[in-house]
Amino acid sequence: MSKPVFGHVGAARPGDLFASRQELAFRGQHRPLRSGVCGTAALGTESIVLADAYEDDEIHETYFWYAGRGGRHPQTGQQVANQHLDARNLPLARSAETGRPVRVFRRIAPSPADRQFRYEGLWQVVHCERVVGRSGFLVWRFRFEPWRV
DNA sequence: TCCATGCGCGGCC
DNA sequence: GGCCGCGCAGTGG
Repeated sequence: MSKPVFGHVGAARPGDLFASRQELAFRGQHRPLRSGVCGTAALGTESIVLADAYEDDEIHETYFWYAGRGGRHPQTGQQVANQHLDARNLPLARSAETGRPVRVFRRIAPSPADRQFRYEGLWQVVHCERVVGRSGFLVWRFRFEPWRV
């Protein structure tokens, strides 16, 4: 892949649906097949996926908290260790500094056993903090608000 | 239940 | 800069 894209990719707009992570990757919307964050420590985050996978996420209408990576049990997904502001969480922290728009996709379930990914449009990271999470471990979380030009 | 696959990063030349 | 190897991962067949 060549240069990163901050903002809409192609004609995709909020509300657009994608069938799978593979399709998101193929369309260049969110390239990693499994990782929830696409970005670099230097430039910040291009896109993220909300998938109800992290217990310390907090979703609201006009803002949401996106939990950092790491410290999870591979099977259960529960936090079993502290998170650190290491290379894998730096892209999100960097976005808080740059204010660049982040593409947000959310995993939804139209019907049981079915799953899709909906484009939630452009958001920006306005704040990051380290808190004690549900399971009692230190986790990082990043506050997203709608992107304003 | 198993395991592929893409990516960022660091080491090396 | 370019190449390579490593470890990780908000999947999914």
